[in-house]
Amino acid sequence: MNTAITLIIADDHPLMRRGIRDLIAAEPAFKIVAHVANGREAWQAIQDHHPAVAVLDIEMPLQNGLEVARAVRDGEHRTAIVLLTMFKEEHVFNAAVDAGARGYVLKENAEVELLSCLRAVAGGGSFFSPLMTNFLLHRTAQAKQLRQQKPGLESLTPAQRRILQMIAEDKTSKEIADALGISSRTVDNHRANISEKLGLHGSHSLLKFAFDNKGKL
Amino acid sequence: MNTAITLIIADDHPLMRRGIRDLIAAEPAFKIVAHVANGREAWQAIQDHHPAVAVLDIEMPLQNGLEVARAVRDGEHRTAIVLLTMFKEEHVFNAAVDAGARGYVLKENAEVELLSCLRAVAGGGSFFSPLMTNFLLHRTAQAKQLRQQKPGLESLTPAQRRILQMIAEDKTSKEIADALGISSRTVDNHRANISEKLGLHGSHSLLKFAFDNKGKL
DNA sequence: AACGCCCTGAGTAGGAATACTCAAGAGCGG
DNA sequence: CCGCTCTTGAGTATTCCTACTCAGGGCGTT
Repeated sequence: MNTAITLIIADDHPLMRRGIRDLIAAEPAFKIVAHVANGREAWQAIQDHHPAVAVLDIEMPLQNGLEVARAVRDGEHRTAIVLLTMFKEEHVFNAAVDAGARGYVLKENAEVELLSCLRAVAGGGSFFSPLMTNFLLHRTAQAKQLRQQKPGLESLTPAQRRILQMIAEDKTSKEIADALGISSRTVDNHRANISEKLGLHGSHSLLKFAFDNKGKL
Repeated sequence: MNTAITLIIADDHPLMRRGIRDLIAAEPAFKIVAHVANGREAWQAIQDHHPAVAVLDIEMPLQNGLEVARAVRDGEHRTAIVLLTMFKEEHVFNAAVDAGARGYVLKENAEVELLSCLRAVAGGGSFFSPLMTNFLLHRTAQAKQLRQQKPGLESLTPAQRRILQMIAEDKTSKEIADALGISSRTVDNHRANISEKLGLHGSHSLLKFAFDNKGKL
């Protein structure tokens, strides 16, 4: 850690840039090599200096911080991206993580979090603001919910379950009947019983249910 | 930050506990209130002291670190969990994030990363070891692949796209026809054209395709 | 032994989707 | 203007699925 950590700052608001600069100046390990006012300049500065870390606002003229982050992600230099923004919305945060951001700090918490974030990111790690942390969980929560929302899947008999699996595998009643060595009429009856148990009605409802719950049988 | 950050350490290897303790002792802001040798004791210690942070090994007797993390996540006290482990496998990391861990540090990098991690986590953020950072991207990579693997979705005409969307929304040809104010025969023709463009054949293949690609239209 | 449940099979009816073919009007570029 | 695509509409046939009813044999419980 004897060599300074280089970084650039991009924010279209001059006062904000100044505040960030002063905040970072308190830590001698960091060295600001450029500060710019829009996304295009940020991208150029990253190309010119390839700093260790780039602190980007999201809302900027010409090119926003997310676009710059994506460009860096898909580019050559391994500059770490820290987004410094007011956005608390989950979809913005998700977009940031998808764009390859390694840090996400809310401006309102920047005073207490930014230096921690920069240290973490400069060390190769990731730092996400407290409020954002829960969103990481949400990223897989949906899949989990599906796995638990099985209406009455557990009430199915073995034969019914086997048939439902094969329906989900894109097989017709006749194919299932052939594969199991039973009559297609029997399969039809199973379908009817399954639909009744699951409370399904209407055209191809079983097919749709099986597809929705594929993998959870 | 004038009040010390309390933490507990759980690792079944005494020498490892000693190493972690020495590492943390260098930072006066941290105060170790307990160090234990297995998961059960870790859970008990968290209940007794509810520390700000709990540093847990994953492989421990009686109860592993992930189980403790889940218990904390589902429990009352907002103790932050930092997992300190040798596992670099993606599925372990994913399990850790799902279990609500706010930190994940590889033992091999602990000397340079652990303090950063603890500072980040104590401040309410998250810290994940460099090697793990990419896994965060993978968590949504699958969904993205699907979005890009569209066989020829982009080649669909506006009318076809609209109809495919409604098919995915569980509507029949007649319902679509009524909603759009056109004949159901027209909708049938659109279905046929869509199927041809996408190379779909067989019974209800369009329905299945629409369901698989729901949300990606 | 009687009852309920599961698996098996069948009859009949109708709705829905696929697989073909054909055709007329609108709009657009060469 | 001619050809092209898109959109609209229709005819016909077939397959698949749903909805309803009925029935025999096996198996376990009460």
